[in-house]
Amino acid sequence: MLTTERHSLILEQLTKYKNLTIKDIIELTYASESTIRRDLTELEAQDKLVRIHGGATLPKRKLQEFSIKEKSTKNLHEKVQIAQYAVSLLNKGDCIFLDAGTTTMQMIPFLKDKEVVVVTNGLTHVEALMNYGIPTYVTGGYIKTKTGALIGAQTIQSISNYRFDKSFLGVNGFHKQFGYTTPDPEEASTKRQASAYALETFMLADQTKRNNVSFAKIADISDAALITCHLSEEAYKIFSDLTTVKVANQ
Amino acid sequence: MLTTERHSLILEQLTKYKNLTIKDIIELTYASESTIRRDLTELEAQDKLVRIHGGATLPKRKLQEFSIKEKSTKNLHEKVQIAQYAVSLLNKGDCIFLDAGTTTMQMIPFLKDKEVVVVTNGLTHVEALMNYGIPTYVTGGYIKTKTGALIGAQTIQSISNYRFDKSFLGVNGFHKQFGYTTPDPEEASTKRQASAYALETFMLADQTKRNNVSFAKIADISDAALITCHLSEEAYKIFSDLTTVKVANQ
DNA sequence: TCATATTCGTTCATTTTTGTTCAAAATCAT
DNA sequence: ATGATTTTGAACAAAAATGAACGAATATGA
Repeated sequence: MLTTERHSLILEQLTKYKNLTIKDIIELTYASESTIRRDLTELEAQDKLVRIHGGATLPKRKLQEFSIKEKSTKNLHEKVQIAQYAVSLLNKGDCIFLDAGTTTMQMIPFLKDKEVVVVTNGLTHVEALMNYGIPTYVTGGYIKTKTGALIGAQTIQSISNYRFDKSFLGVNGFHKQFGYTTPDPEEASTKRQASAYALETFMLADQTKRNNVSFAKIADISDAALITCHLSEEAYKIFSDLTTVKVANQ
Repeated sequence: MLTTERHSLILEQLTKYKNLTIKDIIELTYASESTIRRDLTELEAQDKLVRIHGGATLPKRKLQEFSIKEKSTKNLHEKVQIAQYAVSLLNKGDCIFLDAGTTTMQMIPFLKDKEVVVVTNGLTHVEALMNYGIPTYVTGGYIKTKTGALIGAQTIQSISNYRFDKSFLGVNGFHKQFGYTTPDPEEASTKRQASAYALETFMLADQTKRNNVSFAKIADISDAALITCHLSEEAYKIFSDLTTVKVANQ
């Protein structure tokens, strides 16, 4: 069977059943597991499907993308720990900036008793904040449909209208030399601005982000405090030389 | 069974029965208790459900509640007519402001083919606009929890960063002498600003709003075009002396 | 209030899935 | 046919998901 035949067969069955296991596909094509894996990798690169643990599924189009947050909540437990620790740093009456993203999202349930005022650029956060009855301001801006984050010049301008006691930002990587980074330059600018208008900035990152370097730089390590999890003693030494490092639940 | 399959199965059943016990889910999925617990934890982190002792239930979604309320709203048919008529006034490529509120909400389904860019201060509108794939900007501001509308100084400032071809505003009353009015002065200011930054302004109001006078004045009748429904000939004469009046579907 | 029964979160071992490497087979160009 | 390139399948270590066990927390009913 030709490679392209396999590919179209996979996609055909996928549109029919919405998701397939690797085993399904093996039975379907009589190819080996390795080959199927390669197929899936390739088809995913072409945006024709999305790989999931155990198989593949159809990519989410416009619909639902936003309301159903498809971000698989990986390292959830760590994120919750980090979030909880971050909240413990708050004082009554603080005005804070809450960045869009899954880690900062986990802070919201703990905010209830803190009597803070929140400014956020995450549309996904808005609903949760409302449900907890937390006074909330939204930055303006263009909606990035993939993540429900507000970005662009308007967002940056909006932020400049506030002053924050503390900013809590999510990052995609932190690295001794290359600093805090994130894939989207637009988001990086937004984060930078939120940091500039805050007395203190906290970068939230689980351990998988260590030594990651993404495309767009947000700031140097020394420009913000780092809140993370499970840092080796060696790594702790490296980063705490440069900035305040808080390790949530050791 | 794939993890995502289980997840969507759980959510599907949950929307059907409003709440489920862990046992229900085990019978449904043939997975172990541990696995189900993990699923629930993850789905809760994504705000898709709320865990309760013994199972899970649907989260209370304020924004969604608003949307549902809007659907069961009064004079829906009139509002749809008015909205549809309003959309018919649009040209390809127009940049428009869409005010928060039930009547303007009805415009969204018809916008799909118009290739417009939308700026809105209604959080309830955002999800709908995204679902229809319409490029959307959100104004900044404070969230009025009752209605999901953005208001306040930041909203007004946000609006000044745009220029609209057309603004579509909802009003609570229109009156020959007292003009267009709405109960909340903050919202009135927002509407006034949206009108000021638009080449043309359209006030959308069903017939029950005629001769209503609310607390806060938005503008004089002559300051904006009026789109309404079922106007008596006498009333039509009165208002069309002052401004452009469009009667949707007579 | 207390005792009992569920349910919950956590930990750990097991199973499954994944990415990578490497050699064999197939395909291609000359 | 020969050598070069690509595709394939197998092996294996790393990562992720799963299920069972168990003490802690919570609900239930007397």
